[in-house]
Amino acid sequence: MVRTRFAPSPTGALHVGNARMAVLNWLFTRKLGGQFILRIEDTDRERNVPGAEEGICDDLSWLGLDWDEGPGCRGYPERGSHGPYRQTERAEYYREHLERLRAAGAVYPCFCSDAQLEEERQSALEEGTPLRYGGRCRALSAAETAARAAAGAPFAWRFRVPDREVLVRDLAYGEVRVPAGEIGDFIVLRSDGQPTYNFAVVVDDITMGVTHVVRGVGHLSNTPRQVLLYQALGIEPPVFAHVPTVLGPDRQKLSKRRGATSIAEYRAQGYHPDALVNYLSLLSWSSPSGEEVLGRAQLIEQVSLDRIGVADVVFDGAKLRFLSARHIERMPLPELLAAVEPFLDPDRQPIAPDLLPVAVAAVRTHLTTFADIGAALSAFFPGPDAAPPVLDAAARPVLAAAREALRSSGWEEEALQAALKQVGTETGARGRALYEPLRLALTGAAHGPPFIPLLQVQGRELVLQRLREALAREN
RNA sequence: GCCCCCAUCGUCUAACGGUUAGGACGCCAGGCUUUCAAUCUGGUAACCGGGGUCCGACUCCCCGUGGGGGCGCCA
Repeated sequence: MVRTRFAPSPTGALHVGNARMAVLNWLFTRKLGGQFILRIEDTDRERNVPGAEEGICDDLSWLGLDWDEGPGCRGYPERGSHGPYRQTERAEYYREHLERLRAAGAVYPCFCSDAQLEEERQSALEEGTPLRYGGRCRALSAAETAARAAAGAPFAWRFRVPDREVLVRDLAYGEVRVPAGEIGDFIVLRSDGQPTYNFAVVVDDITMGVTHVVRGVGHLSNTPRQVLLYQALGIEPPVFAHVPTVLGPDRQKLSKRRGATSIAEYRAQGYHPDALVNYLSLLSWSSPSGEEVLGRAQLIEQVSLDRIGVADVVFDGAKLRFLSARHIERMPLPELLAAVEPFLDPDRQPIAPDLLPVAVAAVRTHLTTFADIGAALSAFFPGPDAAPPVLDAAARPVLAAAREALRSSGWEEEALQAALKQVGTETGARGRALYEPLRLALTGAAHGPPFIPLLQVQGRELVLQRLREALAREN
């Protein structure tokens, strides 16, 4: 059974970079029929932001990335038999595994103070020697350690890094070897009893039965430390697959400062969630079929970890917009109507509810985001500051004939079609000569929605009124 | 400073030693359409540099350059 996890820190809004990790994990897990776990990495209490966890849950839900196990959050009860799912609630697991490391002689108490360590770092920097823990406390005798602890000196637990090369097997990056001696003894449990990141992930992944770790390359350099911990605990490491970093247009790591990079913002801007999932999946991954506009089901069918690239990628808003437009265009009308509803402004687009389906269907190919619906529907009506239509002499008979024909015509598509045809026959106007004057008279604009829906949405009364007005003005 | 990772059109990518280096987004031109959009057709544009290995390198190796990451009682 494949078990994966998405493990964000509740330090802010869900970012496209993180969301992409969730997407990849989720797609991969769903493909293999595994279980997707949501875990909150909140051991750094100082950085935790109130409400961030809820925001993350909301964003994941909006993206349609459901999790099989995770903390109680946003109306979801805690689910899963491997909980709790917040690291701050898992202290017993860390204690238990620390004990195992201790029993194996893999860790030792370190009494070094922050000031001492900082001083060492500084001098290492100046001398150009590697920035590694010097190992002062590693050499302490058991008696001395016991004495200092008994005296109440605060201490952290440090991992005794063995003097051998470490090998990390990664699905994307292949075999990564770190020479012996490159890794300094690192803290596993802080003096306040909290686990450090490297220790917490390993313990959590072990106790949660995680089989595949898919995460950002930023973690690749830490993986050797984690592998060391697995080895010390006598447990086979999970399969690792690291994924390249998402960069901004300036090739810098995506920052919270630039543009709309949080999922919540894309949601507010009316992007189709499937487009986000689709786009994010395409960052560093390519479908074997070569198709790029893919729905969830297709993505699940086609994903595989072995088609993930290794080079960092630049986030491209243009392609996201393209995909959003395509997904909107393809969605069933009832769904589209529901999605568009929050973005409607009845004052600006006075369209009767029963005509909304006609109107929305007529403009759906104009929508890049759901938020575009307002501007698109406005095209059914003359703008508030639209100049009076400029009509030439040839327009007059067309408008007059249209007024006659539409006065008594039925209002369903076929009838309108026939009425327009009749106007054409009577006036000899065809194509552009026929439609342009009418469009101008009705909306004041040369471009707009297809004509039949335009008539239907405006309604007989308004249409006749506008034709009358145009004819009057034209004199 | 030391270590690890990365490098194909502007962007996302395909290529698994032999191709006119393919596709997608964007952009440009044209077709279709009452207009716009969608759509279709065509075009624009790339193997970071230098050495090797090989009959033959985008593909393999080395060096350089550029970018990313780590060396935290951050995650």
